[in-house]
Amino acid sequence: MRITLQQIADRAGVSRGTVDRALKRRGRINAEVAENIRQIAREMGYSPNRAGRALAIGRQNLYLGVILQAADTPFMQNVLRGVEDAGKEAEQLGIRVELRSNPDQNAQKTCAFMQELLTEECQGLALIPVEDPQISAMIRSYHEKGIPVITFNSDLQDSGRDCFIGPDAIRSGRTAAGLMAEILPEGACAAVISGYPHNESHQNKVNGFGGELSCIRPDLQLLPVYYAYDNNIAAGRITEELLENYGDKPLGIYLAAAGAEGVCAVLRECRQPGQVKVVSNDLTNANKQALKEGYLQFLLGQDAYRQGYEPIMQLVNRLIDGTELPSEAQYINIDIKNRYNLE
Amino acid sequence: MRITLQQIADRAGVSRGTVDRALKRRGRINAEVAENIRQIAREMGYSPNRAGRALAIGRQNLYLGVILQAADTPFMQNVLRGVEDAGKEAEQLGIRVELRSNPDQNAQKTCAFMQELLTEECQGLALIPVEDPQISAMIRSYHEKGIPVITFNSDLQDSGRDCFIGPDAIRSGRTAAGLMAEILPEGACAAVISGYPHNESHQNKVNGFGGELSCIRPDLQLLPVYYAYDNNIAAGRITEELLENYGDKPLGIYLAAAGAEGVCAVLRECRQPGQVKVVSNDLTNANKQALKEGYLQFLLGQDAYRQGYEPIMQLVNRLIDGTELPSEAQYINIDIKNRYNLE
DNA sequence: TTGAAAGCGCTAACAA
DNA sequence: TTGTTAGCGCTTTCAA
Repeated sequence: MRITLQQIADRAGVSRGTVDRALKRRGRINAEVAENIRQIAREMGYSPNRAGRALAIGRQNLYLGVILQAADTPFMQNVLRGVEDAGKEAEQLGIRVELRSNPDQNAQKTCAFMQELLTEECQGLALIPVEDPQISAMIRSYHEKGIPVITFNSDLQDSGRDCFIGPDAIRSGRTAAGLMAEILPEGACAAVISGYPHNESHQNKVNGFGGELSCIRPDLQLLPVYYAYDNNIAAGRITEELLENYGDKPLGIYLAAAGAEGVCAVLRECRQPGQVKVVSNDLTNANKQALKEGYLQFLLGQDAYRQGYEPIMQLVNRLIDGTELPSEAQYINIDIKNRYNLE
Repeated sequence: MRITLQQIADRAGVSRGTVDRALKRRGRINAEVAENIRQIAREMGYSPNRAGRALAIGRQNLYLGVILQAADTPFMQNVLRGVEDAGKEAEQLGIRVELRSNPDQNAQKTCAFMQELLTEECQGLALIPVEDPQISAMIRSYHEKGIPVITFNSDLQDSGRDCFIGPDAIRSGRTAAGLMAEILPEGACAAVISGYPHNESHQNKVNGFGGELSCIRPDLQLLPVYYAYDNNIAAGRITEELLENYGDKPLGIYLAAAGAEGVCAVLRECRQPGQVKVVSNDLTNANKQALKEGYLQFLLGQDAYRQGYEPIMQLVNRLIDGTELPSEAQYINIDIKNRYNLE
């Protein structure tokens, strides 16, 4: 049988309550006695029973808040699935999960949600932030109250959040560059279609891609960056332009943001699969289809499910095991998919 | 607050014990009453509290058995890490995990372990099998006693195991073919270095690779399969031979089994990184190093950690939640790694 | 066939 | 500063 608090108490000649206080460092305890108890616990190899703890703290009616942005994109749907699964696990342990979704990425509304959860005294918050000083200020209020905040999917610098869980955009761009470098022939052109010029994540991918590619394949002609504003039609137009201007050479296109569908629509019209090499982000159904048909060579996934699942579970574990959250960013693995290892 | 057994009992006008019997279908209960209780539970949206259950069943001193083979390879070390982490989680819930490792893949010893765990009445077994009728017979004895058996890493057909968790070798070979097809130029030679001719997993990879590659790149010259018997020196010799015979053409090498280190040692001597295109299995440190240096283009991982972690956790969940195990094979994702998305 | 009660390991409120 | 106790939700044993 595993070691229990009672066994430690017996050995130390004190009561269970005292052992608990010593181990949890809740003050109000004789320092010497406490140290002795901790020593004994260490010797006996004590590690708390998770079920016991979960059951006991369940009386406090604990709950966690989650705030999502723009949950209607295919990517966010997968994030949502992760959130929901983690939520189910939490509820099975008696921890409620309050989910709020913000369709229009509105900072005001996000703030209102945060205020609401704060006044209801939630025990932790996982949120996809929108870039806004109000949000940062709100995160600081959480921090002052000792309520942990995890940003996920995208980070908010200097907001005082406890940790961030999400993609490493620069690395994602570099990974795409590595793929492009392998598949483009000597002297080819490499184009980048990004989303928004001021989106940090998009920009990081672009920089990661361009920086790495020009370094490892100096023979390629790296074209200036295009912006499609996450719009398929715009991406399609850019593709037409690219084909017109550089269609006589081998061509590679890296999509740092949405728009692959638009690109592939144009390629389907006037090119054979694989003639233009395309590397894109986002494991959407349309993209998977294009990958299977050969109009996309590689897809880079960010494991959307895990991005939703992990933050909740970390808050849950903090609550139950009392472990502290990691203080640094935790980057989700970058998945490379070709048509054979999809799913 | 979540619905509890007591609340259902109150509504149904019976005791907690009766509700439990009705929901768990432990017989000895009036059929009508039972149906009524189940109906109420459904209406109230009851779902059991995991912590409560874990705590209660903890009194039975439950334990699970795990049997590993040849745990000294780098791959198995990662599997082991997964097993250990899952074991820790199990122990935190009061479920003991008994781990046995079989260094020399001996069927006799594996059988002895299985017999031992069986007589000690373990509540579930996860094992990496060795191909042997004795093992299959043992699995059947488990089955008769109602003790679930999960094979992992490699399967044992027709043994009556409850489910298999591991890699899909054919798909792994196809994935490698997809990569090779992208990076080899027109008219190149493609070689395959496998491990053992009679190893099913190796053979599946070879078939997946060859079948797919000849289909999507008929212009390539697919060389006959070489066998290196998981030996780096042999793999190196094969590489020398390949360079000698086909060194004037562009060349690609797919490693379906161990030996990449030997291949890279030869390439380091007489070729520039990337001159010969190499796709290999196994995320060993040596392979990662070669990937970074450019002597390997891609590595295919089988998420060794998950292969160890998942089987244990599924047995744990079965014990705690009483859910049945999936009856089919569960394939672990195939990870494509280039030098940028390692880790 | 059912109810009552003990107990799993832990936390927290209250007493001492 | 410490001990005692009730109770979290569930399973299981023993009585009825």
